[in-house]
Amino acid sequence: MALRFYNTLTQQVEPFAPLHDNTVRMYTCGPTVYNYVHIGNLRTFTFQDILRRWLRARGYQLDHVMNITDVEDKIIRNASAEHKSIAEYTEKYTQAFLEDTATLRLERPERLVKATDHITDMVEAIQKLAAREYTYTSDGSVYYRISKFHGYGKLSHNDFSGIRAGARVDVDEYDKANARDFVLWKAAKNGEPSWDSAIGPGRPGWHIECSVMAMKYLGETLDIHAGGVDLIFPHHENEIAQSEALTSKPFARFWLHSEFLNVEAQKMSKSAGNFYTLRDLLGMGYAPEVVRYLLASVPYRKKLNFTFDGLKAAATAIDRLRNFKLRLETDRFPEGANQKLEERTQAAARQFGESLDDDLNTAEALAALFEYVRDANTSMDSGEFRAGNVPSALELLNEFDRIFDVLRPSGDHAGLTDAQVEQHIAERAQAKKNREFARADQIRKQLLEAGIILEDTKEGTRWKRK
RNA sequence: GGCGCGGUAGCCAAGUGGUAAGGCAGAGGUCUGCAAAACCUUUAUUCGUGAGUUCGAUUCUCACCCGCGCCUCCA
Repeated sequence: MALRFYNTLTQQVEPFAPLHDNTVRMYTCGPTVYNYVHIGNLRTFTFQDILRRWLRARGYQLDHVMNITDVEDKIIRNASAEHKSIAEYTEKYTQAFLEDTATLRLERPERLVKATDHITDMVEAIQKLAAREYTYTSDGSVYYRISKFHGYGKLSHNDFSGIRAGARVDVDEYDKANARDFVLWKAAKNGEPSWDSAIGPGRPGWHIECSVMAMKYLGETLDIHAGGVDLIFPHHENEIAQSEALTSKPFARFWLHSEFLNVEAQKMSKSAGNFYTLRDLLGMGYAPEVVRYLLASVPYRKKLNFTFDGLKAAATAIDRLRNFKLRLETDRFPEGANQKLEERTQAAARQFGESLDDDLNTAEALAALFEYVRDANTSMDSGEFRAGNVPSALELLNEFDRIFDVLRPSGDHAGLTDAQVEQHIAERAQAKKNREFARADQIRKQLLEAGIILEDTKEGTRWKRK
């Protein structure tokens, strides 16, 4: 079956293809840069990375826009507390975001766009909405009148028709006509950053930036819009309301939402003491690719229980794959090719692809790979694995790693050079030959302390860096 | 209350109307000077509970129990 995704809008799994030519136009909600990204954020960004890579693996070009929200209440508050401009304040966390995502091997979207670079576009959009009578003004702030938009609620599958202006919910604080109405433009307040504009001094509301930037770069109808489940309502619902009020066209064809992550089965929160940034985990000694593996291994629509046992399991699983690759690269196999095994390799590759085609079922894709690894190891042990089977096996691993990207170790390679390691190994081989096992073990131990792991095989000693 | 997600072995976690993938951990074994790696055996007669539909349900329906998310800017 072809590539397909679960679409929040229709609540169904649907075959996917881009609307125009071969390019997928995709928008994802990026970070609000007021802090370092935590592993919950990274779960979503990792899902988006897997999505990107798989779309490309299936032959599509990408035009992926990610926003950086660099004006927002928390930013203003924190920047003010540090006596910094919001530009100065957000620059630090924007850089940190770029570093952290690079560390996690997340590909850069084709375009990263900042809200503050698009204030004029937003003002223009708000004016258009006003001209179409989707807005009203109160105390200098501009609000979106949701009762005017008939599809309101179609993404979150809520029925808001029963909500009437002024009913039950007292909203005098914001002078909104309806509790669900949301702000497009916030009137300037003393001590807060603001922009002069045709609709008065102020700053944009949160939702408008995504509608405006998405359509500016990708056109009126996106192929994919993605984010965390928490954004379904109100953020994405409001984006639809804004965008479709502006264009009268569907804003996005596919809405993909990733589930939340829990830590040790608990909601992650600072107060619970189980709040982790990537930097925290690296500081505890976990390699980035281990975190990446754990985040990627659970299908994105399933809640992910992030545990330290899970991290250890991820590290061991990666080792298993790396060991297999090392064996492929270093063992000597009999000439020829085992046709049965070749077929097995093709079957594994097919299953891997079919699993990812099925709404990015990473768990199933991994299962296909590991099953193959066991089969291949078995046939190596028995001598059925031939030299001619190596290329396709390596290609399967490469195909896997083009998506998961965990085989390359990220540790620094300071210390012994390859030649030095080889020399120590030669010394140890001599010692073994002389049955000086104490000396041989000593060399192995010293190398281990230098981060070099030795494995003796029939054909000699192979080694890897820790 | 509304909307939505989930409860599968010690842990993580796939999956299907026909009888339970994979990873990790545990136990035993093979190999090895030792170790590592790898492999083999073993760990769910059972998929939250009850009822129903069916020749047959973990998979469909209903009810219930439990956990979770969203419902004013949190991935």
